[in-house]
Amino acid sequence: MLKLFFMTRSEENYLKAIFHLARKGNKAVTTSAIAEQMDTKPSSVTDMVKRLAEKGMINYRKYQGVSLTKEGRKAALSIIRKHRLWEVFLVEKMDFAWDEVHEVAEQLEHIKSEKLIDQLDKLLGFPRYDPHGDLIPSKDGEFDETAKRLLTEIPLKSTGVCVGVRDSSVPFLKFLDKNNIALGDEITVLDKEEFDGSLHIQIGDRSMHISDQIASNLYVKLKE
Amino acid sequence: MLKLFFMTRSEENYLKAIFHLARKGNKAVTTSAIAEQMDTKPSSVTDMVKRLAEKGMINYRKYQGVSLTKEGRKAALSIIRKHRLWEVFLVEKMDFAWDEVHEVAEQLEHIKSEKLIDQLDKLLGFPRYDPHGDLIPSKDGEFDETAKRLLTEIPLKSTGVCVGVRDSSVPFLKFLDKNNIALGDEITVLDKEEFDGSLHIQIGDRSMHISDQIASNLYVKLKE
DNA sequence: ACAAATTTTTAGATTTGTCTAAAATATATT
DNA sequence: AATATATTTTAGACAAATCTAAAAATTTGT
Ligand SMILES: [Mn+2]
Ligand SMILES: [Mn+2]
Ligand SMILES: [Mn+2]
Ligand SMILES: [Mn+2]
Repeated sequence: MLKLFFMTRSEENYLKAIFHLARKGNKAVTTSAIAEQMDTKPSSVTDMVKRLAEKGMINYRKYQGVSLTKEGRKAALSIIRKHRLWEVFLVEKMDFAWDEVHEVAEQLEHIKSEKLIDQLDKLLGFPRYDPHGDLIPSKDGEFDETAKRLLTEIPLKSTGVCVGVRDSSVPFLKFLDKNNIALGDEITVLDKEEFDGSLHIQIGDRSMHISDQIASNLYVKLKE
Repeated sequence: MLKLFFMTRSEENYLKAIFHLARKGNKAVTTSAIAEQMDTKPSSVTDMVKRLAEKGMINYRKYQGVSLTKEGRKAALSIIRKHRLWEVFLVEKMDFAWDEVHEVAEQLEHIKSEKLIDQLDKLLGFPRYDPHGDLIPSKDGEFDETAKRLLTEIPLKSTGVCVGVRDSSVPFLKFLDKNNIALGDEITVLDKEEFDGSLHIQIGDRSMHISDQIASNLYVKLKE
């Protein structure tokens, strides 16, 4: 039997923080790590993790740190989905710059209305990535960050391993060979030209400039 | 010297309630009236009005009820402006019905971002009325509900006194005469046809059906 | 004008979310 | 293995926002 608890804004923020901390490093998330992430005191964290454990959102054993339960993960992904959809909205519809959206999205992510989020998703054309290139969890909690994606879709400064091509025509493959771009190569996106979407990339020890046409036909998997 | 206090969500809701209560009946707003409006206890109201008085948002004297100060009125209008702009957004951009928007707007009105509201206003084309026909306060706190407005712009079921015409051409005025519509007449909007925007109205003791063309050229002042 | 009824305020308790200081436990060092 | 250090938990306090019950002030009715 599944109980539906109301989650407070604070509880939602803790779940999100725990999710992000658990993503890097597969061990249990420590009290102090949460405290640092939330800019609060370890004693406050202890209080909160007890409440979250009570509600079945996390597994908690004294001195042993915490991990998300199924429901906890689902709740965290739901908040992250809302946060990132709102970020897309702010950039695409409200003329916000990508460095202005986070603070407002931190507020908007707590608005409770399933219909609003569904409509937002639709209005934005069901985007898969937020303005920073981060994957938007799907409505049913799907979240495969390891999936391959186009080089045009990864965040600035991030690095991906080349794992495939979308266009496998002879001219495109010949271009890749001629420019020494091969599967397995590590590519870092250094900068993006607003004007034409072309990318400055670092590939191995050399840097180069490639058109949006090229970048949008290369699949990469994000590193780390 | 003007101090800028942070207003909590609860304080904002109280200010809004006090504003709405003060609008009808020009006496001081009583503790029990606020308690009823906010669905809370009079003792809670007393606690809160002390805080709001402390912050300079209301005038409060024991047993004498409260009234908004300049800053209090400004703060209340700012919340109402946000509420109504979000309601327009939900109906115009998110396919919400006009009876579905209030609950979500109650949440969205507390989002803090001046830029977001400015952009929202722009995206919506600087609307003057919300989906229920209620006036949207302007950014600088202008809010003249007694201003004349077009018959097409007032809420369903509301009554206005006919105070002028937008089109003063001979054919239009002749039409009004022929149909016994005159300045000073009271008109109640009974229903609106979604299809062509035509209105079913009550005028004096008779009811009639007028086209959007007619209605959008008649100015009324809302009664009460 | 005075008693009765109503409204408002106070006093004290509760919940959420936070804090500081001290105690308990776990980890690192010799 | 014992000790020192770091982490975590507990205990107790506090502010915000609410409640109930009782006291105080106002308003109403005769
Ligand atoms: Mn963000
Ligand atoms: Mn983001
Ligand atoms: Mn509303
Ligand atoms: Mn409205």
